[in-house]
This record gives sequence, structure tokens and C-alpha cells, in this order.
Amino acid sequence: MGATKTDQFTDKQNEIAVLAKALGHPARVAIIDYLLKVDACICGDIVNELPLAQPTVSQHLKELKNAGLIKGNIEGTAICYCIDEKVWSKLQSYFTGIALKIEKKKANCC
Amino acid sequence: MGATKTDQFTDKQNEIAVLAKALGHPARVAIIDYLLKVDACICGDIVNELPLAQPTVSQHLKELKNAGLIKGNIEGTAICYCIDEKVWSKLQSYFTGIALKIEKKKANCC
DNA sequence: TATATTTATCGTAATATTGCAATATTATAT
DNA sequence: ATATAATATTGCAATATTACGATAAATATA
Repeated sequence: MGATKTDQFTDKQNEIAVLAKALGHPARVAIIDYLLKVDACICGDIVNELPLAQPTVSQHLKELKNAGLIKGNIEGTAICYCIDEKVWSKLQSYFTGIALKIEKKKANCC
Repeated sequence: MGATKTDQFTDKQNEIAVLAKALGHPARVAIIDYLLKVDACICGDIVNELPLAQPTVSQHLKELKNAGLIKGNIEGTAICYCIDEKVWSKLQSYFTGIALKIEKKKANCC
């Protein structure tokens, strides 16, 4: 007991859950914020931008990368982290879809 | 050690993280899916729709409620769960905002 | 009041996450 | 080759999550 029953849910449900979970920590939201703010792939500065030790930041970056939210390219001794564009449109359409469904009912609701 | 440093991040970052974390489990995504599918507030059936024991489902419902993603009204011996509309537009605009920012750059990126 | 029904809470075990110091790895520069 | 810089990995302690059986609480109905 204690292990998520991934196989009992649909691929789509698991995919959204993985992406949402990756964003489910303020440090990781902050990393995304920063990557968007500097409007470029950023090499290095991320650790200095966060109130956490270097290994902790590295771990959060790894989780964001595993989920597919960012990607990292090696640039000499530094690593260049970028927003990975692909999945973000999935998230946008997921939440836009929900917002549209919510718009359309209103009636049946308590 | 081991406790999230919530106070080191902005309210906005923490808010998104809380909402994302609440959706960071396939069972909770499935609950949202179901509430949207039946297109109404649903009293009762949720446990039967999920491959998990009743206490587990109850716990997931509680987490969704704590995050503000759903709300529950007592209806006699049953409880009526609904999508809570407020926060979903926040999520939509958060992800739409990101998608727009991603559209606008493309150039500076590796 | 007694019984059935529905949902919540408690207790507990298994697993996962968070954070950091210490260490290792990788690439550049000297 | 050696030193320097940047990032990753390891190991560990604290905390949180996940799941479920057992039990409690609340309401309806006989």
C-alpha cells in the first residue's frame, strides 16, 4: 500500500497528473516563472535566483525535465535550460477545455 | 529538513503550486473528469466510478476541496460534489499566459 | 428507537518528496 | 596534466502522500 495505482487510470489522466504534479511545488513554479521572465534559455543563474541550495535546485530541475516541462542543453561547463514548448499547449487546452465546459452548464449545479 | 519552504516564494507561486499539486494525482484528475462528464453536481456515485476504496476516494475528495477545485453540499445522507468554478479560470489564464509568452519568443531559444 | 445507508475519520504501513552536506562528474582554461 | 567552475548524484533525515481496514458520525426510513 502507498503506491499510486497508475495502471487503473487512463493515459490522459496520468499525463495530466504527471505534468500537474511537476508544477505542484512553488520552487518549480518559480523556475518556470524565471525562465519565462528572462525570455531565453538560461545557463547558470537559476541557482542564484532561488532560496534553496544547489543540490535541491538541481533536483527540482530534474523533475521538471522528467515531466517534459523544460529541456536542458549542455553548453560547455554550463547547462542551458529552456521551457519545452510541446507540453504547455496540452496544459493550456486541458484547462481551456475545462473552463469552456464550466461555462456551458451553470444550470444543473447547486 | 524535508518541509517545503513556502514562505520563500510568492503568494501567486504558492497558489499555483497548491492547485497543481491537487491535480497531481490521476485519481483526482479522474474525479474532475467525472464531475465534468456528468455535467452536474453528483451525489454518491463517485466512489463507484473509481478503482479505489471508499476511504481513499474520500481523502482525494477532501484534497480537491481543500485546494478549492471542488465544493461539496450535504444533501440528506449523500453529499453533492461540484466543480468549484472560481479557481479554474485562474488556472486557465495562468496556462494561457504561458502559452502566449512561449509563442512570442522562439528566437532566443536553443 | 432500531436499522440501513452514506460519508468521514482514525490508525497504520508502504512509499514518495523535500532539503542539504558531501562528493562526484563534466568541461574549460592554464 | 592540473586547477577551476558548473552541475549532478549520493546518502540521509524529516516530512508528506497514498492506500485501506476498522470505526465513527450523520441522516433517512421502517
